[in-house]
Amino acid sequence: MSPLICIIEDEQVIANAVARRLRTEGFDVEVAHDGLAGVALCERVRPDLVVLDLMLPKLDGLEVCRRVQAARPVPVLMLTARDAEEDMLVGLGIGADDYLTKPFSARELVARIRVLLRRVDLRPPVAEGLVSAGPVELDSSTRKVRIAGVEVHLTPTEFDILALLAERPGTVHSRDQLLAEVRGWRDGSGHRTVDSHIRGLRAKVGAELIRTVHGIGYALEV
Amino acid sequence: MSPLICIIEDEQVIANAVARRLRTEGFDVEVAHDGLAGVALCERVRPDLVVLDLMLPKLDGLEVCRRVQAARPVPVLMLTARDAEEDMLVGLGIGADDYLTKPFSARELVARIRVLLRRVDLRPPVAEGLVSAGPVELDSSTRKVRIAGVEVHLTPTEFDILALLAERPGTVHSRDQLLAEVRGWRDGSGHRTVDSHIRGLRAKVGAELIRTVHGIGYALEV
DNA sequence: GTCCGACCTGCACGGAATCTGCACGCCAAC
DNA sequence: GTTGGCGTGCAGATTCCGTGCAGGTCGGAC
Repeated sequence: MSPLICIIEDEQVIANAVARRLRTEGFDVEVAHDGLAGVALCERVRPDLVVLDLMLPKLDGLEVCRRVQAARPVPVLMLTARDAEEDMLVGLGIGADDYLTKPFSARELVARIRVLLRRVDLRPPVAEGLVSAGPVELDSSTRKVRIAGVEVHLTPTEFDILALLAERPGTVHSRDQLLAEVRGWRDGSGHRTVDSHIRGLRAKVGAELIRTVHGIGYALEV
Repeated sequence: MSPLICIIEDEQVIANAVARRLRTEGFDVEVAHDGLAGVALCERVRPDLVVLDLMLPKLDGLEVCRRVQAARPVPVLMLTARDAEEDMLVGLGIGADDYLTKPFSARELVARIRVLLRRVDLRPPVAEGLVSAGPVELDSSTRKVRIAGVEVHLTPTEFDILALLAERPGTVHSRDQLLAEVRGWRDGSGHRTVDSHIRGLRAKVGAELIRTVHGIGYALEV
């Protein structure tokens, strides 16, 4: 059984991006969009770890942290704005186990979650995170990719993008989506940048594998 | 039969981390999360050694120490906050045999436990903790390593890192993960330090055995 | 007490890998 | 044909990594 992670985050874009990313890594995920709902959710589903935004409607993140921890000890990873160092310290004082400042990278988030779970002796899923779609096989625990059986070296971003596409082969992903999920945080800039990474991917995995959908985005061809 | 160790510690994160580490060293481990439960547990299972947090809900660590010792003499290793020197002295006065201040390193904890057990003539477990992955064979009870059959001398930290990597060959471990495991507790900084140890490892076990995953961390190559 | 060696830590620097995004020409849709 | 979108060459910026090196700690020898 995979570890269950609760995400308490009001910004839908981030919440969804993080949730999807964690699911592709093999975790079970539940999401709440405000503080009260978050506390209730945690009581109900008893997560193995909580990802908690500090700025929340209805109930402040710090208070949520207190309540969640009071019910039952559980590792908490806090998300804070870049310059809310003060809050962060308070958070660590009342039971958060780690924190990330926005904008954070999805990669780093996953890495830290794995560390926290390891500390509490919950093995992060191992056989999970294996994705295959057509000739593409990729393993997020070793971060290795094979195309038609041949191992290919990808840069970190390329790997993340391909993993995203492979998760739902054929489905179109917009540049916004790709940016948000790979970097964990949208920042408006750089649609052209996605193109560049796609270019790299095509050069390595074969151009025919990645389909351009004019005006929309990209999809993995199946 | 392996020695049985009871951990009485309310912070789940620490308790599980310690439990896990001790189990990999071959000990049997039981855990209680508050003072009363701890005393009850010790009466029931009769551990060979107790690891006891000083700050505990329901019953103070010092009182737990008294009661456990009253029932039956057993070595007690106390965990204290960095600056609770006063309590520590009291603890040693009433029967604790050793203490560690948080944050402590996992390695030091194990070492002290072995010393205490030896004192009461309980042999630490011998044949546990054998790991092999590819050409790497390592034995955490003797802390010896052989690469392709040739014994290699590693420093303590190098050994711990290699053991961690070998536990899941191929899987990428972040620097945070390696630090957290080896040093027993979080410490934010010092990523360069991991590189230094990896450097040492590569020099001793062969550079090709340890794969760098750019932007992520390291993995044992298989 | 003092010295010495093994080890840990982490800075600094150069170099490598990667990311980013502009410019410009081409293509698809209408 | 026009227009907005797309592919690609290219290069600067950025991040990341390996290594030399030095200070610090600890324990043992003398």
